Amino acid sequence: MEQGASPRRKGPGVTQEEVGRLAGVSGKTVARVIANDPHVSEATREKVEAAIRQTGFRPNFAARSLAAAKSYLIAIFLPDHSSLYHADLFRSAAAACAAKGYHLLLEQYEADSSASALERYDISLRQTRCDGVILAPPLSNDRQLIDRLTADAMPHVLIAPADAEGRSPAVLADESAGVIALFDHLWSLGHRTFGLCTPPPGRPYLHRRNEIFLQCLAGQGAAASAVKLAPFRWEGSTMLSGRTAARFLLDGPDSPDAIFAFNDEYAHGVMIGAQERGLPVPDALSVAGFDDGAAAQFAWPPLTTIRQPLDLMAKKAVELITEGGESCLCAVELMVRQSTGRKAD
Amino acid sequence: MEQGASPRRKGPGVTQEEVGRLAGVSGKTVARVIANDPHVSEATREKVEAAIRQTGFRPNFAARSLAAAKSYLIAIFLPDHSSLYHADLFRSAAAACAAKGYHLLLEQYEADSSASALERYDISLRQTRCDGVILAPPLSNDRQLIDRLTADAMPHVLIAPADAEGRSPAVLADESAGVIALFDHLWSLGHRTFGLCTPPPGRPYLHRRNEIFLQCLAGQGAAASAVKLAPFRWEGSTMLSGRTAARFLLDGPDSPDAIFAFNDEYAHGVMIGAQERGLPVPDALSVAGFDDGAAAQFAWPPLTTIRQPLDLMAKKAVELITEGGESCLCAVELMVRQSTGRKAD
DNA sequence: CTGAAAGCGCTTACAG
DNA sequence: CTGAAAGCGCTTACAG
Repeated sequence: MEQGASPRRKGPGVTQEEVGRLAGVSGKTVARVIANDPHVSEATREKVEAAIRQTGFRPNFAARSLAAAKSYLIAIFLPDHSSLYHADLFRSAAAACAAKGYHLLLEQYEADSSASALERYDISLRQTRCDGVILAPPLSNDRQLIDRLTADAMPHVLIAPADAEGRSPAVLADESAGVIALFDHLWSLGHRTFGLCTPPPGRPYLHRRNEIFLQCLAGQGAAASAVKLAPFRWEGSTMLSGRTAARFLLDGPDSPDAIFAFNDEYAHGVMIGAQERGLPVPDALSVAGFDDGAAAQFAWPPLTTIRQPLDLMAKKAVELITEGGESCLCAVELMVRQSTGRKAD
Repeated sequence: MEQGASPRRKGPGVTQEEVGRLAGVSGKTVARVIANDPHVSEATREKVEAAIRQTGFRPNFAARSLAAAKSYLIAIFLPDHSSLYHADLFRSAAAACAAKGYHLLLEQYEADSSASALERYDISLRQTRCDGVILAPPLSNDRQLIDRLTADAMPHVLIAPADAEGRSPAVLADESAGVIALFDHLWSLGHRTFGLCTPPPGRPYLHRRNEIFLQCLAGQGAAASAVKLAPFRWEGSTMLSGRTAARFLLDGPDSPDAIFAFNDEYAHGVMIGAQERGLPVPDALSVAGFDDGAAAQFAWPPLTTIRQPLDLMAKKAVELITEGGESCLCAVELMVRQSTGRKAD
């Protein structure tokens, strides 16, 4: 016989107030228990916790967001071209979010359309008032989007931007160290002539990998003829483009001892191209990639590459948003597998 | 000189009320314009729209969720093992969500721990009161989790469950038709002996693919000796396990004409195993997979497989949650590529 | 250590 | 066609 019952439909959930009533305290005290506020007596805490267990109470996310002006939501953009690099990143970011009571929002955009991510932000993401946005490559180099987020006072973190000059906090992998380690590895195996691949346009962070490799080569006093560069030609997929690059590099008398591809998918294509030419990897040719993404696992033989600690980087990115802090640099690791070997005599 | 200004911090956003004031109407009218309510005069609508543009107003997500008891959030679980199958699904689901004004929430769980997804739901997802949950394989077969969602009155959709007997709405791919198409393709190429691979335990939907293949074979009146079955042995990755299966199948005098692997990653491993044995694909052996996932693109030669329309399926799943409706069956497509060929004489 | 009040910015009925 | 009132379930100050 409830009088004055609310005319509004009540959701299935229990409220703070109801839990409090059950425990003989106010709703506010329930909130304090949940927030782990130390200013609660042990006896009260136990009563409240029992009531929470009994009712299965979970605070209402929307109400909390509204009152606290905090969404507990972190967004990340997903390009429409599948990429295991991104899938790995999401997995780690989602885990890091969960550990901090946040949730990860996925926003899809068209990688081919330069305005798409910005548009998605304006139309869709902005109104969520999420607490931050994580930008993975290639978006972490999208000046327009970054400026927009900055103007909107929307916290954001850049994963592996090509240059960390900007004032946006960034999580970087020590790519230089990675390329150097890879070069040293190849050099120590006796290789003296190298093939490099031109990355797609608009990917400065990939170009940088090549530049560092060339600096290493120069550091050894190698002649310019020690390196052969394949032009970029898009064949419909990264792998097929790598295959074409390999054909270019392996044709002619100046075929190199080893090929360094700027990422794993490209390296995979390079290996296929080499094997089609009848060159077994690594016996006739060493091939190395970069990222240690899924392509490194799919490739055969297993690919020597540089492991980016994506799980750590995603975790760091989430932390930078939830707790603030400085940009940071994460160590990479050389993964020596079977695609590189000693130069045949 | 605002008197009685709110003591509470105001977010950076503009409110409905403020937009209304600018347009000379009430906040409620602004809401009506945004909801595309037809009961608004054209003149008012234009004034309001101008004010919205001018202020860059976006409704506050949390306030909307709280008032409407609707979160505009759809959740999907992500296993901690990277899988392009899932990455593809998310991409499509996120796009479908965006098209309907919803957002996609990613919840990571540990695929190896049977309780992990349930736990993630209880601890984290439940309080978001999202409007629905999408369960992809293998979770779409997790009876415990499904029962829990049902008990919680949490709307959910199963993607490709092994059996669609339950009362949960499901989006199915017509896998039987796919296996049949694949069998017919191999049979028409002249292959008469076949290798099959035992899927990992606890994946009834993968076992079913083999069963249907065997039924096709029986339908042709083939003898039991026409098929050789590799046992399941986990080698640390799907691909390596497939490679081991291939070795088993190709050793001995009863080596088959063609191998049907229950999914693409396995098929990729099978091709590697075959090529290592000196058997060129497809000249000496035809190999076919299932899913047309990323592994099909990484494989070499390009893999003949069955394409599951994941984009359509994800879209359907989102629709079932936002608009309700019946379970549905999506057509699959045979993708003939270079891993299958006519039986050598 | 605990509670009553006010408010977050919307939506849902209900009036006019 | 448009508006004023009440309420969604929390949190934030402020009292006690």
